[in-house]
This record gives sequence, structure tokens and C-alpha cells, in this order.
Amino acid sequence: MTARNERKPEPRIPLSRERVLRAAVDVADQGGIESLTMRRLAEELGAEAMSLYYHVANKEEVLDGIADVIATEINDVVDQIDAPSKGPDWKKAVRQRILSAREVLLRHPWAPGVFDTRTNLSPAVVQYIDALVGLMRDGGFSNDLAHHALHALGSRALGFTHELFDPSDGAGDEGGAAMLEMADRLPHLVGMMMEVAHDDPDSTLGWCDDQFEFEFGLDLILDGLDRIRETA
Amino acid sequence: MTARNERKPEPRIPLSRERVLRAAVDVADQGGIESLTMRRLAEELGAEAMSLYYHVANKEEVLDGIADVIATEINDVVDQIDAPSKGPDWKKAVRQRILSAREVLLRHPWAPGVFDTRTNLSPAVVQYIDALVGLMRDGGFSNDLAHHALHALGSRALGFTHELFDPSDGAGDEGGAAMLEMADRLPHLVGMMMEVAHDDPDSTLGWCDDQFEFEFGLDLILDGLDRIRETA
DNA sequence: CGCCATATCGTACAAGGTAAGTCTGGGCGC
DNA sequence: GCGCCCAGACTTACCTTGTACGATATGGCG
Repeated sequence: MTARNERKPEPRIPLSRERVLRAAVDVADQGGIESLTMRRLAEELGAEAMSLYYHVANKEEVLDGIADVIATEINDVVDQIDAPSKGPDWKKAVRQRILSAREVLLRHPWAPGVFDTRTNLSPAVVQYIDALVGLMRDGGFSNDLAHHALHALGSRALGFTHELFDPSDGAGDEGGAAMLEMADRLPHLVGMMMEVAHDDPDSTLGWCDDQFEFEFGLDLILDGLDRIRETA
Repeated sequence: MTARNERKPEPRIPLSRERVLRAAVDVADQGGIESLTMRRLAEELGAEAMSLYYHVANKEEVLDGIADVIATEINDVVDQIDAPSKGPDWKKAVRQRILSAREVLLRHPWAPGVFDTRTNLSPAVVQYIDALVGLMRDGGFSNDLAHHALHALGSRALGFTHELFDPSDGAGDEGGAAMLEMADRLPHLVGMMMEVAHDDPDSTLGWCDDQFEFEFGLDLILDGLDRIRETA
């Protein structure tokens, strides 16, 4: 009865930076980014918090790491695409890439938030951007225009935009009801909302079709770039 | 020598939600948003941390509050403007508004970050957006188009965009040097950077003129909207 | 002068990041 | 074969930050 088999021979897989980062993504996918603590992450791996520090310098590095994991996932998906990009085809190619990136991000809703707390950008993101520039060059963009285009696209290039108002918060109508009370102070907004909501079949005030709006804004920019490109 | 004048009669101004929020903005302006802790904030006010909780429910409310303070500052500036917005003038009017908002945000570099951690949006932001919709309506936008326009503008409407790479980080060249090493893996990006940097007089690789890029993207979108508006 | 609402403070705890030291098992020189 | 070493994991403990809870100060009023 002395300690012989003190621990079941649980075939403890050794930790590694890879394993840590993958587990971190899992934790964030399951419980949101705020649930990603070093202790929770260790638990996920069947280890102790401090053990993680042998593989990553600190939590910042974990965040850098998972951003890179996601960007890599995006690259994997996006590199499957083989669309023509020469001349006027550039736009379709870029559009398809960006929308594919967006699909990946929709699977990791916490990722956009992490991306823009990152001060140093991930290698995989650089790789992604590089390919995007490549498509634009194929389309006849000057380097200068491609550069401006990146800035114009901003976070949209990676498939997300920062929502100023996040529809997924208050108990549905509440905010809208409060808004109706001050309708006299917000004539334009209230008028707009009423009309837009009316046109839309369901729409309890979760009225915005994210996908549609995203594409609208994206196309606006792409069309503008295309017009510049033609006249250059 | 017993405690008589235990404290100089320091005419302690009473706390108030107003004072707390203003102090919070000051702290953030001075030390960045990460320096804004309840204790630091109390110190700024010559009080103790727990005293703040009589005037604000919790730190989230402080953050909501300072977002609103900044948005109010924007509204104050922007409401000074009296530009014609009827018909084709809409674009100049909107442009001017947004660039003015941007000027305010440049004085509070932490503000964009706070804005998009806010899940409930500040009344002052709603007010701002409402006025923007008003200008677009003046320009002949349908409510529907105005709605899409808001989405297309995204955070740009308030005068900021999320930089994917923040130039203000690594020791200047470092990142660029590392990038040159893998030039073969990033042909397009490196090519673009070399050329763009070459055109630009100084440019140590802090090559991007934020203001120019911001206006470029903004105009791209505004021009696109204008074209849609004309054909509607 | 005593009372109570209002405003402030002191103490204390929980959560989370992480510094520093400790234990352990397997490889390697002798 | 034997002991040393060290990578890798664990233990303890500390510090910061938000905030619950209750005590305390203050000032106006009956």
C-alpha cells in the first residue's frame, strides 16, 4: 500500500507550445476569450498553470499565438482557392478570399477582438496580406494603390469589421424602446429604423443582416478601387 | 500637540459622477487606458478607491462614462460646424464632420479601444450617428441607403479605423529587417514596401501617413455612396 | 443637541498573472 | 553501474486589481 502506482499511468502527452496554443483556441471557442485564463488553460491540458510558462513566455504570447493559429487557419482555407486574378478578375478573386477569411472568423467570434489588441502582427497575417497584395498587383494595381487599398479595407481585409453597436447585448427590444422615447431628439435615426425595420419581414430590431452589410461595404470599397484602377 | 489641525482644511471638493469621469479621462490621457485603475483614479481625485463606488456602479460604468464624455466632446466640436448638406453638398458636410471627430479622437488615443469594448453604446454616440444620418438624408439618401452607409463606414464614421499593424511598436526597423530576410516568401509585400518607401522622402518604415490613408479610405467609400445615390 | 441621510473610508477577499524555488525521471560521462 | 545534470512539470506565494461589506465622518434639521 505504499505508493506504488501513485498515478495511473495516464499516458500524459507532453506539453508543447503547439498543444498549449491549440488548447487556448479551444478554450476561447468554448467559453469566450474572457474565460481564457492561464489556470483554465492549464486545466484544459491536465497540467498546472505554471507549467505553461515553460512553453510560452507569458499570456501576451498566448494571445499572439492564438491570433497566429487563426490566421494560419485562414491561410489554409484561402490557399485552396484557385481563382483567376489577372486584370479585371482581381476583384472577384479578392472578394472570394476575404469572404473565405470571414467564414473562418465566424467560427471564432473572439478572434477579431484579439487581433486588434495585438500590437505585433502575426506572421500568418503578414502572409495573408502579402497574398492579397499579389492579387491586386495581378489586377494591375500600382504598389501605391495596393498600399492605399490595404488601408481602405482595414480590418475588412481579414474578414471582419468592428461593429459600433453590437446587436447581441441587451434584452432585445429594450434599447429600441428607450430610443423611441427620445424620438424627438433623434428624428433621423428613429425614422430610419422604423422604415428599415418595416421593409424587413421579421426584424425585432436585430434588424441588421451582418453578411449583407459586410458585403455592401466591401463592394463599395472594391468598386471604388476598381474605378481608380481603370483610370490609372 | 494633540491632533488639532490633523488635516489642513483642504477645501475638499465633493466627488460626483461628473468629476469621477473627467478625472478618468485625464488619467487615461496621461498614462494610457491601462493605467486607469480604480485606485489610480481615486488618487487623482484625492480620495480612496471605494469612495468612487458611491458615484459609479463599477468600472464598466466608468468606461461607459468616459466613452460618453469623449463622444460628447466630439458632438460639441461637430455641432459648431454649419455646412450646407442639401443635395450634392452632403459629401463635404459628412466628410468635414468625420474629420472633425477624428481630430478629437487623436487627442485621446485610447478612446477607440474603449469604444469597441463597449457593448452598450453611449447616448452621445447615438446622437452623433443621428446627425450623420440627417446629413445623408439631406443629400437625398433613402433610409435604406443611409443604413448601409453606416455599416460601410463602420468605425470610420466616428473618425477612427482599427490599424491592423500599429507602427508604434517595435524598435523601428527591426520588423522590417526581419521581413527582408523572408523576402522570398513575401514577394509582393516586400516589393510594395520598397517601392512605396522609395517614393516617400523620409520614411524609415514608419511609412504610412495615417491622415492621408484615412482620407483615402473615407473618400473611397463616400465616392461609392455618392455614385449609388445619383443612380437611385 | 441629537439624529439621520449622505458621502467617504478601511478592511478584506477573490481572481488572475507570474516570480522563484522544488521535485523528478531519463540521458550521459565516468 | 553510478551519480550528476537538466529539461520539464509542480508548489508556494506574491502582487495587482476589482469590489463586497460594514464602519465612520459630516452636515443640515428638528
